[in-house]
Amino acid sequence: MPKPTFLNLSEEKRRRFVDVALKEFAEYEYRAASLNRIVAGADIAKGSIYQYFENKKDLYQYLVTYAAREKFRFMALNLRENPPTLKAFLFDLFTLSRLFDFQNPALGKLLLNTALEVENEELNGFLQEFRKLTASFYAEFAQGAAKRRFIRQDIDISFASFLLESFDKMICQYFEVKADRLYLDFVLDRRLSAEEKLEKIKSAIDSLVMALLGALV
Amino acid sequence: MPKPTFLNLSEEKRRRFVDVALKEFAEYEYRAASLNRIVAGADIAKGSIYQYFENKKDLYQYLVTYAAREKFRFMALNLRENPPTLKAFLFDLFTLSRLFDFQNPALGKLLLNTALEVENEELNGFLQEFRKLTASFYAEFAQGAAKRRFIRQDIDISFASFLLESFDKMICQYFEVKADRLYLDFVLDRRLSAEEKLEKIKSAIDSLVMALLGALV
Amino acid sequence: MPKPTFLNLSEEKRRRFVDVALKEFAEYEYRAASLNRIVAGADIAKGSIYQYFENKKDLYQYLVTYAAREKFRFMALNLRENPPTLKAFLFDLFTLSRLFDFQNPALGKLLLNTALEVENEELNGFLQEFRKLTASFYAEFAQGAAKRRFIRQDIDISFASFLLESFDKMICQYFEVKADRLYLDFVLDRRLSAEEKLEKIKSAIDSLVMALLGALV
Amino acid sequence: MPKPTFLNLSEEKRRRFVDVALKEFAEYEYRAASLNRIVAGADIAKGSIYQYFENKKDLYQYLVTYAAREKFRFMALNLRENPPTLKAFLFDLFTLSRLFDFQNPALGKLLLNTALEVENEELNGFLQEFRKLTASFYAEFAQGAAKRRFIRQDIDISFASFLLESFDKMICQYFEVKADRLYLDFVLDRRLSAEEKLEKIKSAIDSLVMALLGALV
DNA sequence: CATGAATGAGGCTTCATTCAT
DNA sequence: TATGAATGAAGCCTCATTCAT
Repeated sequence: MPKPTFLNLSEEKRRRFVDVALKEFAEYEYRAASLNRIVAGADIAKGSIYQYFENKKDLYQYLVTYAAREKFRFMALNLRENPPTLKAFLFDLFTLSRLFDFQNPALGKLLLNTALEVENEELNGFLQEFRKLTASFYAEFAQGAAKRRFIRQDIDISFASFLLESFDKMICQYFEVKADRLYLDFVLDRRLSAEEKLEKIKSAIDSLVMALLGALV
Repeated sequence: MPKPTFLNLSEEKRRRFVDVALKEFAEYEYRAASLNRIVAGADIAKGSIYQYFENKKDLYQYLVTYAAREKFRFMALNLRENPPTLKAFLFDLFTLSRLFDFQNPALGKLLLNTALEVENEELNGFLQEFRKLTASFYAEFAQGAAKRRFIRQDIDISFASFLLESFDKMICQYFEVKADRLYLDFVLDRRLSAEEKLEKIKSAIDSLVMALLGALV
Repeated sequence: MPKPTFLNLSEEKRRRFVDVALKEFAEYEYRAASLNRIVAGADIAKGSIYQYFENKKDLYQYLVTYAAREKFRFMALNLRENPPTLKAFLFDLFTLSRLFDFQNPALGKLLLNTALEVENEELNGFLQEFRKLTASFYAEFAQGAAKRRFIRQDIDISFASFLLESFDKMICQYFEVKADRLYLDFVLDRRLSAEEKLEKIKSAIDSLVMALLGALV
Repeated sequence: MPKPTFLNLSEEKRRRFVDVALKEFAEYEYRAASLNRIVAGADIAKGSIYQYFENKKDLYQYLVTYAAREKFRFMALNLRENPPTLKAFLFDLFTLSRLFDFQNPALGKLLLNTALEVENEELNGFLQEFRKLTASFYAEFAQGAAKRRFIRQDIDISFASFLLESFDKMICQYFEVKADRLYLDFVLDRRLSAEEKLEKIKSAIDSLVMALLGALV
């Protein structure tokens, strides 16, 4: 967790630091991310980073947790309260997930990186915690769908929630296969607006929504 | 690709080197894997590695490709020629995939690591290539199922193959969620035989086979 | 020497600061002791330390001098005025020295650390001063013994005082050898009361008192 | 322990490295000694040090053990086989110890530093080992004196050996008190030959030999 | 007088790769 | 073809001290 020093920072300075750090961890996996590059990019002294956070891992945890919260706040906020059908619900869910990525590429990519992070001694513990956190978010969505009797009764919530999370990621991967292009390059593509990107990824969402429907009902 | 020097190596020396290198890249992701540790473990000269391979990436590519080929050779070899149903076919497929992991932990883990590897400048190109390679293997399996009319006609092969691959990975993840235990620790658990491990992971396979059936038929 | 700011501090704040600082310099040698840890532990501002003292060395000098004065005040206060024999006198002296350590572990350990500190550019000057200070204390004890004609006439006071000081330290070392245990761990051992500790170290005191008697009479 | 790489080094290069490293650890205590200064002084690459030794501690252990062995080899070699009296024996012993310091200032100082090193987590274990090693050397000397019946029967060997070691160090300290000068500056004083130094320290040796005689017979 | 953020030098260590033998 | 010493950049982190508020 951030030290008080970090929280006392001026809004502007804190924002600049967080932006730079997010981009670093979005571009590189944990081990490859460099604190040196961050301090250089944020134009602060090398020692300062340790005034803000305990160490590299601490900074990483903060950023990842922040990103996860932001993403799920965004999704929860924008989901329709009463989707007419499961299909509509899933479509909305996955679309919002992509929209968040398009609007916040660094946050989105960081979350994807973290999901891919291989267990290792240094991060261990945190990754498990992170996975439980994201699972709990998807569980909420699954809960909502279950309440509306959208989901077959014999499927338990934890499995449904697991499927939601998995299919969310699969959309990006399927897009990569079909477009023969890295999802993350696509996310960062400045020539396309968020809406245009949604348009292009729509068919991948459709395919996986259909598949998931088959699995859930 | 290995240099001729590598191919001229005595069977025994080459095997030892490959074993040690596989274990290193299985234990650590690409960046964290250390050539220093490999040469120490394989008891060869530091320079030798560069007699055998161009550089770290070259060695990595060789090992990963080797592992992928081994795994799919094993699966193709052991799959029933004429499975009675799609369900049986899927169950066999996923079971063999797990069995390979249990019998060849280093190869299995290396492949999982590679699948999780984040795109980066150094590896770029290869990871895409790798993904196409594995996709092509799964495409073969999908092809087989399609020929037997196991799959709905409106689903195209590339999508089916994508689902096969995704669900194969999801089994490991779902196991982690349910057993609250890392799949890879489970794979390496010496107290259990391969058969006992299959027994324990069977229900995760079942769940995902059922879900995939819903998506495919 | 402390700045006026330090002396104007509230009793409670000064005490807390001194306690924490003593523990730090007792646990780590001068170089390894960290002002960062002290301010964190004493819960004061980083800058405050420089309002109280000139710098790290200044703080160290204050603490060490304080500790030395405390120890010798304690010993002088508790020594019998008219010991019957040299043997009794030495035994009392060394016993009190240990008792002080047991009752004030931080002060005792700090003094031991300081005695072991290697001359170096930064501390130079002070260490010599410190050694003269402690020597002067032991000289007083030696003086007392000489007055009572406890010591052979041909032995000069400065040599006797040097022997007193050396043997005082030797007791700790000899205890370490015999008990195969660090004196300082022993001092901090919470399972033993001060009296029990005295009991355990008594034989080391005895041995060295006997040896010193041989040297002095 | 040194890595093979170190042992394979050319005599000249190894000597230069050891010389520089010895001087560094002789001038500074363990923590204050700087590998950076060593590599700069020995004019080698920063990484090279880790080709030779595991880490800083490993290097330190090697140097200290080397120094201890050298010193005691020197003393054992030059001690008279049949000293006429205990007094002569002690005088020889302590004189040789000083002579070694004068002829090998870096080694001598390193040993003194190590004897003063405060227990700390990083070195712990080694310091105890070191103390047992030096104790075993002095025990041999004590043994020799006991065999000749130089020592009172009721004094056990381990105590006698402890006294030998302690008095050996005390000579340096007593010299400091009397000459009001650091022993180590004295050792390094280029204006005096080893013989002249022996002459100047003789009276300190005499005083302590006399005191020790009183304690031992 | 107190605060606490900023500083940047310096600490030890690991790394992939090169190249002379 | 094998060897293994050399390289030096880069890694993370800690430190005592300063200074604007």
